[in-house]
Amino acid sequence: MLRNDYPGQICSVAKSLEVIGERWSLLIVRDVMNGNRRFGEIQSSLGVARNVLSARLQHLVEEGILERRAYHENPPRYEYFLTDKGLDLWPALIALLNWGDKYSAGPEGAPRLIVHKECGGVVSERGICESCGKLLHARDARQVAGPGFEAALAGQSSADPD
Amino acid sequence: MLRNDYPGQICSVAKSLEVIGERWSLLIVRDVMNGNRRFGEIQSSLGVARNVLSARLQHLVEEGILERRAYHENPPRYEYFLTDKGLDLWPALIALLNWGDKYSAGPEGAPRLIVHKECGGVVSERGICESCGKLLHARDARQVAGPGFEAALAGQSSADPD
DNA sequence: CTCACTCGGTTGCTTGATGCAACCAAGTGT
DNA sequence: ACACTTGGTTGCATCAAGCAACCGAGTGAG
Repeated sequence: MLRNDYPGQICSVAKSLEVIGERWSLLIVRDVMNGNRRFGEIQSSLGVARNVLSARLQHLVEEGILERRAYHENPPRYEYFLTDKGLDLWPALIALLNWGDKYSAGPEGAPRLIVHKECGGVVSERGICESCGKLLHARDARQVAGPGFEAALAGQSSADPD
Repeated sequence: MLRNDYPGQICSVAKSLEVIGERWSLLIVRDVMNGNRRFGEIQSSLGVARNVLSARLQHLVEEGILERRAYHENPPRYEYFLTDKGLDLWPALIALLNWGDKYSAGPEGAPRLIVHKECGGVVSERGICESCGKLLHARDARQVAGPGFEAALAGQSSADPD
């Protein structure tokens, strides 16, 4: 079997990528962070193939990043929640979000903003609140549509996000 | 052709992953950041297949993350350097490094440390120097072996990093 | 002056991962 | 009774990655 690991790498970046570096994994984590907890929600939000999503969810649960909880007994229906390990991926997501905003966003600005729940300030690079200056964590913030959202929507054909 | 993109995603995280989310891409960036600039150096350091490395380097150059410069004219020999766009991936690498350190490192500690060039302090989460408290960027820091380096080395079979 | 070696790739082949669509099982709604 | 929903699984086709061989232009050793 061809592994998704990076043998011979003595580096925590490589270790991280072995766990969440596969295609879709990080976007699934982001989706769950944004409140999409069910298989169908995640699937339609991401457009990922169902068998792949199934494999990724299972893998993320095994790795202790997600936790699967039944919200209905019979037939079994599940929701996926982030563990602390999963929530700790927030800084990495913020870093990628910032980089994408800086280099891939249109002139209108970022399609999505992260705001500090407590003070409403925009969360900037490194997950620091621009308004109150606090160093934030996953639970301190939430995502909202940004100034470039409409433009990004218009720029897509046959896209149906959310 | 099967793209490496995430169609329909109005999100800068997805945009970033379209650019640097492919297997090996981020590790190549990290390698160049650590001073491995030549094809052969990167190839032997990472153990990536040569055709894949070739494709990734070309892609990273096209995306403006790396810059290819000739260091010898005839026969042409090249080195790869990070552009500002590439250097701006540093916070994302730091975030992944920290996450890996926290959840994948052995009891001995992190295999690699990032230290602030100026004051020698260890760079912690979010790229902040533990010693002087400054918010750092790629050029302010360098990588050194950490306390868990030997243990991680011993834990690998036939690994030959660096 | 020739032969081996280096460097930075490219080419061909094989195998693994991904996408797509169909199917399934146990409810629920009409 | 029949379609629909949910959370998947299975089969098949295609794409990407790994491996090894090859290549072209120098360079160094004898």
